[in-house]
Amino acid sequence: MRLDESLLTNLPPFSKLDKAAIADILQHATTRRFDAGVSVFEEGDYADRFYLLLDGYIRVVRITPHGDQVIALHIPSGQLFGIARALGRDTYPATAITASETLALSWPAELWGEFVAQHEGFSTETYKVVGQRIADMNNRIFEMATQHVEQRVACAILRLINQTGRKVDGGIEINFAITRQDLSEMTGTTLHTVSRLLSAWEKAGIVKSERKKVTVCDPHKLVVLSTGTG
DNA sequence: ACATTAATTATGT
DNA sequence: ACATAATTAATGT
Repeated sequence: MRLDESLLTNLPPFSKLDKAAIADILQHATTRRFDAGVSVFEEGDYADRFYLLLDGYIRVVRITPHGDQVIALHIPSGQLFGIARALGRDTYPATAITASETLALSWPAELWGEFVAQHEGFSTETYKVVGQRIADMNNRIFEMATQHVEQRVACAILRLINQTGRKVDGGIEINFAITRQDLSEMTGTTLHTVSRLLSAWEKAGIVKSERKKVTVCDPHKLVVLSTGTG
């Protein structure tokens, strides 16, 4: 599959590189398309490749010994993922599931060292992305320990519309199919509680919730809920 | 303040 | 028609 290098020049990891460097990087890349809801790699797999998400969304997931899923975070397009090498690992620390139809580039893990050594933008972007995700997960740990369910769900939805939101008439909608179950797995609650919360918020005019779809009409009120007002 | 259980209804292929 | 998703009420910790 042939790829236009102009597709990459505006993406953060490549924005500081010249055409020759990009062409070189592209030569070693593999392009792959994934359907929604399939796994790109699984926790514990040998990390033989690293990825750049061109289009779509990736859901980073871990499975408990009882078989329950916990959604750690979502990755928007333009970001690197599966970068176990950057964390000093040779296996993936979590499972990556596509949250929508997805297009991704990937390279053999052996090239990781070369990339970060030779391309300034590549390494700084890596630090940035890794830092963001640590902060993200850090916040989640704090929320889990201190906030109530309603506040956690509000936070989760706010994060989703910030990172993966799309403006539509009447609000901002989450740009991929998301179920009550998904939201419960992100917030450590049940789909029933999420359903009740969304119903209540819909009556209050804060959100509009349909099947596999959530639109935020009044972000400000959600922020108020997320910080706790009772 | 939440989970669990269970019954019921809606929605997409 | 069938499976999956969502709602709702009742009951439990």
